[in-house]
Amino acid sequence: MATLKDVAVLAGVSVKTVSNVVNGYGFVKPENRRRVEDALSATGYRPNIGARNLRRGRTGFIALVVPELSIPYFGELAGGIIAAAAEHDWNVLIEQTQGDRDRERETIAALGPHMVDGAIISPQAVETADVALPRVPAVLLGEHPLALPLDHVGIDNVTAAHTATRHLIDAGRRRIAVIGQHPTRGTAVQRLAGYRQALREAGLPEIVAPALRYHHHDGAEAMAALLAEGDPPDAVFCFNDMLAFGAIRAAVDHGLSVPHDIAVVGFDNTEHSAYSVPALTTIAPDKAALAKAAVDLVRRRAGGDTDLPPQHVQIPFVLEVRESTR
Amino acid sequence: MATLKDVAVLAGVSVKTVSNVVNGYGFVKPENRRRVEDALSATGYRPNIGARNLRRGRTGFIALVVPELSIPYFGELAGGIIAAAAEHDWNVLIEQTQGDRDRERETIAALGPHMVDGAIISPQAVETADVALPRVPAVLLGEHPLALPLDHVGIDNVTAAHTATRHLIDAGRRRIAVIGQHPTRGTAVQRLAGYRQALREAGLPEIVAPALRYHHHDGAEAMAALLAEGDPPDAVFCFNDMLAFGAIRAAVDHGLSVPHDIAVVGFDNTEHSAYSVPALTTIAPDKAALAKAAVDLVRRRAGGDTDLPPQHVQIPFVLEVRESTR
DNA sequence: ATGAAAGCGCTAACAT
DNA sequence: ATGTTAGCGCTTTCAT
Repeated sequence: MATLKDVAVLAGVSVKTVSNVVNGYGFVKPENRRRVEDALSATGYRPNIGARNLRRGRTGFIALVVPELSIPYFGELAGGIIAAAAEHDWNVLIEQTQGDRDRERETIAALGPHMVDGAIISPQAVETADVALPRVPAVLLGEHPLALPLDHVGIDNVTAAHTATRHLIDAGRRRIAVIGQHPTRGTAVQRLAGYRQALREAGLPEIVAPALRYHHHDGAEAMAALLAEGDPPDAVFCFNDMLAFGAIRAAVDHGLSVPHDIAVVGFDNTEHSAYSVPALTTIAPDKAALAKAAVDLVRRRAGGDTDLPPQHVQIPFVLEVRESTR
Repeated sequence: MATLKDVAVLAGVSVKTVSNVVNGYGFVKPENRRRVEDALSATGYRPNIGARNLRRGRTGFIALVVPELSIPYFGELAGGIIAAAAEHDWNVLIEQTQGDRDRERETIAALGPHMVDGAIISPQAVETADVALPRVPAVLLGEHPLALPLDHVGIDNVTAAHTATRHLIDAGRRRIAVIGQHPTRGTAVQRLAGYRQALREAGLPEIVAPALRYHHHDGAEAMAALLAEGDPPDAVFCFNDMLAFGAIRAAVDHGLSVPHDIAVVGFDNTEHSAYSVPALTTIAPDKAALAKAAVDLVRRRAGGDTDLPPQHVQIPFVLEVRESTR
C-alpha cells in the first residue's frame, strides 16, 4: 500500500501538500495539485484510517450494544444505525450481550475512548448498581432502570401500551391479558403501567403473565399457561412481536382461532408482522427516526457538547391495526 | 486515558517492561512484574488497540458485506460471524449493500488492507466483470457467479433443492412450482437446477416463477400470479423463507389452506419458521458451522497462508419438516 | 531481563 | 503555498 510519503516522493512535493490535497485543505498551487493528483491515482493511494484516527485522537467508531442480531428487532435497529452512522463516516462496532446481565455489565465497562468515540446501548438486564458511567458518550435506547445521567431515546411506552390495550377494549374484548411482565426490565414496567391504566379506566380485570425472555418460545409458554386456566382471556397484549407470534402459535395449537376466539397485539412492528397469518396488530415505533436520533446524539456528545444536560428524545409511534385484532 | 508510558513512569520501569507484562512476553523479574501490575490497575490502563494495530500492521477488523441486517437470515448470519470473530479478538465491520449491484461493487473495491484484515462477502448481484480480486483475503458466502479464485463457504444448493422438491413429490404433490428463479443470482441458479432434476426424475411438469428480490412481498406477488393461472400448483418450493411466508400469505388471501390445498417449503430455517402458522418446512443449513468456517478461512489467509489453492467448504444442511407440508 | 530509540502512517504546529 | 518535524500509543529491534 502506498503511503502519503510515497505519493509525495512521486509527485516531488512534501507530505504536507499531499495531505492538503487529500483532505481538501487550504490552497495548493494548480501545478502541484495536478502532480499530486496524478501521483495519487498512479499509486492508488488510500489513506490509512487507523493512523489518521490515532493522530486525530478519535477512533471513527461507535459501539452498538444489543442482545443479539438474530432477534429481528435488533437486526432492523442495527441496520438503521449502521446506515445513519455511515452518513457521518462512522463505523459501527456491534457487541452482543445475549441480554445477559454480566455480559452487559462487562461490555459497558469495557467501552473506552481508544476503542470507540461513543456508544449506543440497548440495556436489557443491567441495573444501576451494576454499571458506572461509561467513559465515552453514550445514549441509551428504550426504557431502562439505569439512574445514569445519560442521553436517552425511546418511545412513550406507557402511552403506547395504553393505546394497544384501549384498542382491544374498543374491539369489545373484556378479558385482556398481558404477556411479558418482568420485574426490572424498564420497557416491561412501563408497558405494564399503560396496560393497567387502560384496564382500570374500563373497569376490567388484569391478567398478567410474566416472561423472562422475549422469544417466540416464551410467548408460546405464557399463552399455554393462560389457556390452561379456568377462564381464558379473549385478548392478549404482548410486549414484543416475538412473544405475540409465540402466543398465536400456542393459541392455534390449543384449537383457538385468532382473532375470533382471542385477539393478539404485539409491539415493535418487525417486518414479519405484516405477513404473518394472521397479520399482527402491533405498536410501530418510527425505527428510522430512532436510529437517526441516537446517532445524532452521540455525534453531538462526541463533538464535545458535554455540558448539555441529559437529553430525552421521544420517538413517535402508531398502532398498526391488522388481522389479529379484527 | 493512561498510556503505556504513564504506567512505566508510575512503576519506575521502561515501557518495554510494561509492554512485556501486558502482552505476556518473556520473563519479567517478579519484583518488576508486581510493580507493573500495581501500576496497571492503579491507572486502569487499557491498551490502545488502534495504535497497537498500526504498529503491528494489522487492523483487527474483518468486513462483513451483506445486503441488509434487517433481513432475518443476514441478522442471524451476522450475529454468528461476530461471535465467531470475537473468539479470535477480531471485530466485524458490517457493510450493507441493499443487494444493489453498484453498491456491492463499490464496497468490495473499497476493501483495503488498512481498513480490514479480511472480508466475508455475501454477494447478491455483482457479476465477475464487476469486481477485481479484493486487496484483502476474502471468503465468499453462498453460490455466486464470480469466477474469482477465492475461498468459498456454502451448502450444496443443488442437493438441497432436490431434497426439498423430492419431499414434496413424496408427499404426493404433482404440480410443484418454484418461486425465486433469477437469471444471475448464484443460489437461484443452483436451486433451480436441483428442483428441475427432481421433477425430471419424477416426470412432473416444471412451474417456474421468478423473483427479483427475496422479500415477503415478492413471494406474495409470485404466488398471486401462480394462482391467477388456470391450473394452480398444489405445492411450491420457495428459494428463501421470506418468499415462503409471502407465498403462504397470498395463498391464504386467495382462500386456500396450507398445506391442504397447497404445500410450501422454504429455505434458510430462519428462527421464525418454527413458529409461523403453519410452521414452515424449510431447508436448514448449519449456520453456526457456516459462520465458523468463514471466520476460520479468513483467519488462515490473513495469517499469511496465501498459496493454498482456493478452498470450498461445504456446510451440512437438513430438511426441517413442519406443518406447511404435512 | 530491561532500557533506549526507531518507526507504523498520519496530521498539525511551526517555519519559511 | 509548501516544507519540516514532532508525536498520537504502541511494538520491536538493538543494546546492555
